[in-house]
Formats: sequence, structure tokens, C-alpha cells
Amino acid sequence: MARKTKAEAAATRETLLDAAEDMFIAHGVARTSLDQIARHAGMTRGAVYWHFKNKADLFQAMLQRVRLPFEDLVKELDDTTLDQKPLEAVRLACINGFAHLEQPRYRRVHSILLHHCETFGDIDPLAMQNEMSSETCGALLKYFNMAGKLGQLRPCLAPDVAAQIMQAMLAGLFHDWLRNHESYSIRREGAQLLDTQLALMQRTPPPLTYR
Amino acid sequence: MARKTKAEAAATRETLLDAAEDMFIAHGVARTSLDQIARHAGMTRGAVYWHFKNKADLFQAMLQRVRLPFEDLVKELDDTTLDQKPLEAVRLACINGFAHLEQPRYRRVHSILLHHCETFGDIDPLAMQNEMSSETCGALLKYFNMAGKLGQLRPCLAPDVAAQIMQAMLAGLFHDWLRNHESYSIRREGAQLLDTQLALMQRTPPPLTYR
DNA sequence: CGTTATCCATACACTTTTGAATGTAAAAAT
DNA sequence: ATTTTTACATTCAAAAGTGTATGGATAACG
Repeated sequence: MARKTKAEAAATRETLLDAAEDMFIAHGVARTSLDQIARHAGMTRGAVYWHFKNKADLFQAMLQRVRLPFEDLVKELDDTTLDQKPLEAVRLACINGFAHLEQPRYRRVHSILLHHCETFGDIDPLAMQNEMSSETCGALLKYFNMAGKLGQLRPCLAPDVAAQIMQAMLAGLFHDWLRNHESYSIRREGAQLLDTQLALMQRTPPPLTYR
Repeated sequence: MARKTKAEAAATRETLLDAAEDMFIAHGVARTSLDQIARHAGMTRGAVYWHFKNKADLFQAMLQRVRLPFEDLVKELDDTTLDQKPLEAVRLACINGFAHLEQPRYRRVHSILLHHCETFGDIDPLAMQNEMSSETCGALLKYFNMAGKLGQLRPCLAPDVAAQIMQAMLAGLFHDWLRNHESYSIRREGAQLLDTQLALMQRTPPPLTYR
């Protein structure tokens, strides 16, 4: 086989990861062999074993293309006036997250992580989910604590419970949407649920139209 | 091998299913072979292939031991005074569901279904999750509609949105707890989140202690 | 009491997948 | 210009898993 240039080699690596996503979504991680991935990318297993140590290594490389921690979603907003409006910061960060998730690559990889793989090799998707979950909940707690101190939460609502509720709702919505993303848009549905929930939580809910 | 009595044969069948749960939890469905299941049950693959057609058949048999639709959780309450208190019906049904889930077998099988298996054979866990989800959401919608008609919901809260929010929160809580059930009790945490959420949703929230 | 169907172990053939070894033509380094 | 890596394809050996066929002891049945 003729040697490729550095750029070409990097491109084939990406091609392999794309093919892996395809196959993982279609048949699950465990049920797709490295040969199937290579064939779907128009190559052979030689290419796979050149770029990746094994299946787990390829899987990890695939995940590293889509990291998005909650705090980064907040930072992307870059709005200093949000310091006095923590609930609005949460809202915008979530909406920003929804927008990210509608990008095919993000959606697909997260779908694989949550719904199309189980523990294998040295990688544990459940541990990753726990990390994501606790990190999100911690960030939410920070903002709800601020909201509590600023008197923007309803008095009957403890900040930590608010954070847990919001975390659970987002996770549930996330899971549900990933299971059938073609049936609705998470930007629209998510925004509606999010706005309603935040309206229920804050001290003086603005008049939301019942429709 | 000597033939067993009918009762003994039925017992070995249960033993095999128990062993399958163990191995599925420990190593995932795809990564456990029928031989590993048989050995863990103190038998050989002959027993497995006698009682089940193949791995998918065994998997389905395992699932059939734990069905619990939301409507059944309501029926188990058997309280006719609940007709005028739909939100209380939802609350009790959820709490009843939490109690069910703390039974080891229920918890383990649902954990397998949600976190330790991917599509294989002719069974599709995602389709099952969609069924569970839509069924739960439909039941919730029924009760929130009643609550709406009875004027027990806050005016800014549309019943269908309320059902979706509640469904998402329950699903998220469910997923999170199944990932680390040893770190907290879903009966306690679930009840707290549930009560708070329902208090936020109903028209005249009772004074909840901030603590 | 004799026959048969059951319950499970054992053995065998087959497929799938993996990891490593080898080959090779061209890009890069010297 | 020569040498050395690189970027794969091809081939090979080994392991693991599956489904089936067969055997054997005995419970169940008439």
C-alpha cells in the first residue's frame, strides 16, 4: 500500500471514527467488529490497528471529539450581566446545550454513550455518565444557591432540591430525546419544559400564556 | 444426567435466570456468554439450551419477571377517594413505584435494561424504554388533565407540559439512581423531589419547610 | 411394571473476531 | 539520492462463542 501524506492520514483517521459512529448507532458497540468499521470506511482492519490500539482505544478517541461540560456552556455565553440573574444563566446555558446536541456528531456520540454501549475493556460508560451528572448537578447547585441568596427562588424551594430536580428533568429529557430525536426538536420542547420549570421555581413567575 | 422432577427443573430455570442477572450486571449482556451463565449457576450450556432457545429468549424470560406498568401502580393503591385528588394519586403511585424498584430483582433487571445492554437479536431495549416512557407519560397526562379540570394546577401550567416535566424528572431520577443505588435511597430522595415538584405545580402549595 | 418423555451433560462442527506478523510503496528525513 | 519511516493491506494463528447432535439416567405416565 502506498504511503499517504500526513494530512491524508489524519483524514482517514477521522473517516474511521465517522464510520465507527455509523456502525455503533446502527448495530451497537458490542455487535460491530473492527472489520465492519473498516469496511464501512472503505478500508481494512490494518488501518484501524494502525491508528488505534484496539476497539476501546478507538471508542475513547470517538468520545474525545464531543466533550461539553456544563460550565463551558455557561462560559460560551460570555454575558457579565448574568451575575445578578443566575436562573437566566441556567436557562441560557441549557438552551446553549440543546443547540449543541442538535449537531449530528454530538447527538450521535451521546446516543452511543447512553444507549448503544455497555461496559467493555477498560472504559465504563456508567462512570462517565456519573461524572457528567455530578458535574452538571454541582454547577446547577452553584447557580441555584446564588438565586436563593438573591431571593429569586420561591421560599418553599431549597436550592439543593431545586438543583436535583432540574438535573433530573434535564437528564430525563436528554435520554428521551436521544431515543427518538427525529420525532421532535429538543430546542423547542426543551425550551418549553425548561421555561415552565424555571417559572414554577422562581419567586414571582411571569404570566405564562396557557394557550 | 439424571432426569429431575418438574419442581426441580423449574428451580434450575430460575437459578439460570438469577445467574444471568448476576453476570449481566457484572459484565454487560453482550460480554457474557451462555457458558459463563451456566457455569455461574453450577451447570453447563446444555441446561441453558434446554430451557431457552437462545440468549435473546433467555433475556426476554428475565424481563418477564419484573413488568410494572404505571397504571398497575395506581391500581395497587385501591383508594376510591383519590378520584378527586389526581395529584395525590400520582404521588402515591410514584412512591409505590419507588418501593417496587428497591426490591433487588426489579432494580437489577431495570438496571440491565437501561444500562447494561444494547440492541441484540430481535429484542430492542430502546423500543421497550420508549414504550415505558410513552405509557407513563400518557398515564400522567390523564391525571394532570383531571387536575387541570379540577382547578388544582397553577394557572400558568398546561397539563401536558406538566406531564412531560414530571415524566422527564422521574426518568432522570430513575436513571441516576440505577447508576448508583448504593449511594442513596430512591424512596427518600425520590419522595423529596416528588413532593417538592408537586408542591410547585399545584395551585395552592402547602407551606413546605425550608429546613 | 414397562415404556416414554424429560432434564441435563458432553462432544463436535462451524463461524466470528481478535491480535500480531509480514509485505510494500511512497512520503519524509538525511 | 539514498535511507528510513510511515500508512496502510494482506495473511495467519489462536481463541471464543454458538448451535446441534448425542448419550444417559430417571421421573412421569399408562
